Amino acid sequence: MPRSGAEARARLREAALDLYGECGYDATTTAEIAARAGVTERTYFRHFPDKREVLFDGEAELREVMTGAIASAPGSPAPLALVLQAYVAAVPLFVAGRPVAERRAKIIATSPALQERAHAKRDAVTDALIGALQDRGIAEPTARLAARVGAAVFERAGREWDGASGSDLTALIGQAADELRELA
Amino acid sequence: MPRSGAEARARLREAALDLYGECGYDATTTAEIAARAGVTERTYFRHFPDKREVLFDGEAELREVMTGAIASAPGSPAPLALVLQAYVAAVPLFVAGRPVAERRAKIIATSPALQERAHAKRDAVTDALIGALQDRGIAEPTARLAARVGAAVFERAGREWDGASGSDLTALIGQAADELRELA
DNA sequence: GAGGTTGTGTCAGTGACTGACCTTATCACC
DNA sequence: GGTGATAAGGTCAGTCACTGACACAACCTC
Repeated sequence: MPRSGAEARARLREAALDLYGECGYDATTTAEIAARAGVTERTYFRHFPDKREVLFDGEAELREVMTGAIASAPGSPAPLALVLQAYVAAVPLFVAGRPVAERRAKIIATSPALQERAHAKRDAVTDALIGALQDRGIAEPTARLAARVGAAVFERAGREWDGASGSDLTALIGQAADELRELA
Repeated sequence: MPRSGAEARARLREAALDLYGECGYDATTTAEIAARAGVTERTYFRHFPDKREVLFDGEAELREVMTGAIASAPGSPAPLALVLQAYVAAVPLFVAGRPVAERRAKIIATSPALQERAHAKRDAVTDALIGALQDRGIAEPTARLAARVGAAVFERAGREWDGASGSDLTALIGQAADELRELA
């Protein structure tokens, strides 16, 4: 009964978010997630490679937006400026995904295994940015340093944003960049 | 037959390094590692919490050296300078561990699961540095930004060092710090 | 040498994940 | 309107990482 594939996938995502939230990550099994989504455990593993990945769906979109921003930036900005522009370009995605992101963050905070995956995902984004910078002719080591530093700046802004719900993430990124200049 | 506990642990480390290197990470089972080390699989899991952790033993020492360096640094250096001093203090450890580190790096490169763990370990070190900075009265957000940026600088230096085997890691850290100032 | 502590063996079990093979809905094209 | 091809799912059987409970042996202390 292949309705569309995407439907089952979405149901699995919701089911996992619910169950992980209600019963905890360790206490829920992949079979339970599948059951709540109305499919088999095997089908779960056709959509997601492991038990954690359900929580990190949609990260590809983020990567595309950010690398696209770097590729299409006008002029020839400095490497770090390019990276920060990429994060600014992604702000709408962060704003849109905020409600889900909060539930997810609470769950992730309860499990080291999930924190590990979250770190890996952030690093994957950073690696994509490095690639995009290189495509603009920036040498690998410089690109890597800029992308990592940019990630640090964004993390600093993002934490501030999480604390103050009414604030403007774009402005916070600018502030964090100022702080970086003070540090260096 | 409890010889000392530490002996079995060391044998397990070597056995894992050998088997992961020869047969690949995925293809070797924890039972095989235990067998080569002359113990039971159960004993393996008494020494290491999971299949990956054997490769990351001794990371606690690194953390202690680095946080110690921050705690005992004279004067009142800027946050980023403190972080870089911590990495410089750890240079002897990196030099001493280089042969094993190379074998380990090759293995890690073959498995996403291991890369994930490696990232997590680096982040754990960074978090420890953040704590040490806070103990010196530096505010959390500043400490976090400085630690992350410092990690980025060190990564840049470390990659250079991996490439040129005869170079001086301490000097490379200084150069990377200069590059950061250019970027920001 | 009695008794606690520590490291290990044994056993049984759970749950994440995989490969192989088979059904069924859906769509394209005749 | 039948007829394949294809994509999504189900079923089954199996492997392996990891855990809890219990028993035993070596060591240390007094």
